Amino acid sequence: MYVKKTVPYLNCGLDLVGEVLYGKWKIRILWFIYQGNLRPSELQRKIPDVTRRVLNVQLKELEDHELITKKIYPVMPPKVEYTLTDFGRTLIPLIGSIGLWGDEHQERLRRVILKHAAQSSDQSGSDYVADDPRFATLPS
Amino acid sequence: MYVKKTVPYLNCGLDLVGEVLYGKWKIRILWFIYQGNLRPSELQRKIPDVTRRVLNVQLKELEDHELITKKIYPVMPPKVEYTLTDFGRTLIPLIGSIGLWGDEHQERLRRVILKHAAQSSDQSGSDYVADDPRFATLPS
DNA sequence: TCAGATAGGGATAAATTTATCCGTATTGCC
DNA sequence: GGCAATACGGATAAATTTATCCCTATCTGA
Repeated sequence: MYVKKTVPYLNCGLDLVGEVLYGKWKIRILWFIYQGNLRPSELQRKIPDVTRRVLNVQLKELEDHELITKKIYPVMPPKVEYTLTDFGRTLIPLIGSIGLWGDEHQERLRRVILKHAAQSSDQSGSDYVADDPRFATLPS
Repeated sequence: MYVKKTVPYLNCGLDLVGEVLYGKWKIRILWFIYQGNLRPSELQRKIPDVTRRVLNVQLKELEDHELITKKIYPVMPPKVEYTLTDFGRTLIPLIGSIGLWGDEHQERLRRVILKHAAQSSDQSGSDYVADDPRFATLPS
C-alpha cells in the first residue's frame, strides 16, 4: 500500500474536504451508493471506466474516512455491500448541487473541456492586456 | 506542456465538474480570487504550499475552462490580475457550501484524515461481517 | 468440465500531477 | 552594485494516482 510522503495541508474546511473527496471516482462512487448501487459489482457496471482494483482502493479510503460502511456477508460466492454512513449522507445534498450545476452548464463545460484537451492547438491567446497609458508605469 | 493520453469520461454533470475542478488547489484558488486576492503573488501568500510554477499551471487551466480571466498590465515590474468570470462566479455558492460543510465537520475530518495518514497502523479492521445464519448460503 | 459471477489484493507499470531548479526581465531601494 | 519584488515558463524529478496483470476461492449453470 502506498504511503504518503508529504504532510496534508489542513488549514480550512475546504482543505479538509479536499482530503477526503479528492480521488478521481470518489464523488461518483458516493452518489451511486446513494442511488442504491451497494455492491462493488453494481458500482463497476455503473462506472465502467474504473477498474475493480481502483474501485476497491477508493472504496477503502471512503471507508477509512467514515463516509461509507462495508458489510461482508460470509457466503459463497462472496457478497459485500456498502452503505453511506450518517456522516456520508450529509454530503449528499452537496454532491447533488454539484451534479446539478454540471448538468445546467453541460454544454459550456463540454465545450471548454474538449477545446483544451488532446491536440486541440488553440492559439487565440485571449489574455486581456490593458493598454491604458496610466499603467505604463506601476503606480506606487 | 503535458498532453493527456486518455479520453475524459463525460457522462453526467458530475463528470463534467470533475474535469474542470479536479486539481489539488483549484477550488481554493477560485475561493481566494473570490475573496479579492487577484494577483498571483497574493494567491501564493495565501496558499504557501503551492509553488509558483504549479499555481501558474492551475491558473492557466482555470482560465482555459473559462472560470477566471487573466488581465495583464503592461507595466514594469509586471502586474497581473485574475478575476472570476460570470461563469466562475456561479460556482461560488457551491464552493461556499463545501467549505462550510468542512468547517462544520472539522474535528471529525481532521481525526479520520490523520488516523489514516502516514505510519498510523490501525489494525482495528472494523468491517462488519454479518453472522446471520440465513446468509450461510446466498439466497437465489 | 469449463465459463462466468462474486470479491480481494500483491506486484508492477503507466499516466498524471505536483514540485524543484533555473533562466529571462525591469524597477526600486539601501 | 547587489538584493528583493513582480511574473513567466522550459526541463526535469519526484510524488501520487490510476491501470494492468495475475492469482486465490467457491458456487451455479450450460
